[in-house]
Amino acid sequence: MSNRNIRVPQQDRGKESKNSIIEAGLRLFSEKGYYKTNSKEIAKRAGVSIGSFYMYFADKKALFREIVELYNQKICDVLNDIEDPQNSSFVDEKTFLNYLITKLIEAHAIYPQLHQELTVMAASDPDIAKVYNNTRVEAVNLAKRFLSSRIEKLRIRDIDTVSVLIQTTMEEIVHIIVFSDVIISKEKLINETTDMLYRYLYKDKKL
Amino acid sequence: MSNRNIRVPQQDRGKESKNSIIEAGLRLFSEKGYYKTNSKEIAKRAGVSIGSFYMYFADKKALFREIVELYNQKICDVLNDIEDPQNSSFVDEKTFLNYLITKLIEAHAIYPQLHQELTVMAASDPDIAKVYNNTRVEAVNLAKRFLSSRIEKLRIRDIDTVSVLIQTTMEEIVHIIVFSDVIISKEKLINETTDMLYRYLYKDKKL
DNA sequence: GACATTCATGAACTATAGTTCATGTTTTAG
DNA sequence: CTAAAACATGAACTATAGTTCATGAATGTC
Repeated sequence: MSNRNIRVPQQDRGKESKNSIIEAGLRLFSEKGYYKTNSKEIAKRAGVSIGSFYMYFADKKALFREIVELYNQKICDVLNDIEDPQNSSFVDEKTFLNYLITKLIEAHAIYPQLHQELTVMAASDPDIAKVYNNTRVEAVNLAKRFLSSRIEKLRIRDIDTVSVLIQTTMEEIVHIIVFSDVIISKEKLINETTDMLYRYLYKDKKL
Repeated sequence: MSNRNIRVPQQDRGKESKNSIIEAGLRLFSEKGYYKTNSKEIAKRAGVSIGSFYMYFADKKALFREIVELYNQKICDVLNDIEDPQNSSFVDEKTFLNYLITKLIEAHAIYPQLHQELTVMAASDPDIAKVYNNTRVEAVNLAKRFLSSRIEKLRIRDIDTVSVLIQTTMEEIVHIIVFSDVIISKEKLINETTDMLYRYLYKDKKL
């Protein structure tokens, strides 16, 4: 274990150094994955010395954790920006469902390669798992709120199970869109997913 | 690059050594992931020397590739074992769909942690990506055959998109069941998924 | 039983990721 | 202007993963 003092940057140049390390780490972890990226390379890409790296971060994992926390925050911001036009009869439910799916996908599509990396690291590191779980719980809760508030229009009853099911479906749709070499149009996939969920969730079958 | 001759075991003891290395690799890669597992540890767990490891495998990656190919074969076996009772009116379509989903999940649930690891490695290694893709294409094709053969009973038309959608949904359902710390019953999830897909895919809405 | 082949071993070597720290520079405060 | 604090640097050190190979034992063949 290290005895160094990890510094919180006070001056502008310090903040800039730390930020560029975070930026470089984000890029490299996304491009090549955590284990294929080494600290010297991150420092180089950031345009700072390896010494500066270890001035602001205890070790490589600390950088990853910090990046993942920032990422988590961004996702939560996107989720919180979603407005529910419930009872505003201007927008029909299916249109809103399509909007909701698009937003959830958008949220998961922030640095999608990092998200992939996060999934992996979470499997082997409890600290990372915690951060990862926060993100997912946030999205599941959004789904839960959405479902609860229109329960009388829905045919499904087990909100807990269904929330997990649809959040997971979203997450994986992003995965296909980003990673699949199967050429499939994003719009088609979103539309099919909307269609699937609408028929599954809602009582009336407006087509 | 190495100049050694990689040996194919001729005698029983050689075969046993190689098998136990594969077995140990499978366990360790699944438990701790590829990068956190080192060759000496694999040899130790297998009960052989590090020398034997490098007698049968060019390097660590070669072992991983061989394991993944075996895994791929097992999945394909499960998929090929699925019988389609099409036109045997003894079984209704929804019951069969439930059976199909269970089987697909079963197929993806062989060494699920390895499957996770495979996903990751595929992202950074073209060789591994190829093997991974084989497995997915096999499953998508199964879905495609299933859909094509009962197209007149279905409301969906874009078979290519839908095949990918349902294969992916299956893959991710396994992921939830295996990795989620959200406590959700496997049966519930399978039933909800069946319900969702049935309503999405089929014309008639037998409830 | 003798010779060849296969197999097993682990100390030792190579390569490299991760990390530290002594030294020097820039900024801030008084 | 000067001292203190913050910051920057990269050669050098540590730790360890990955790999090789000289040596010897087990097995097969004649």
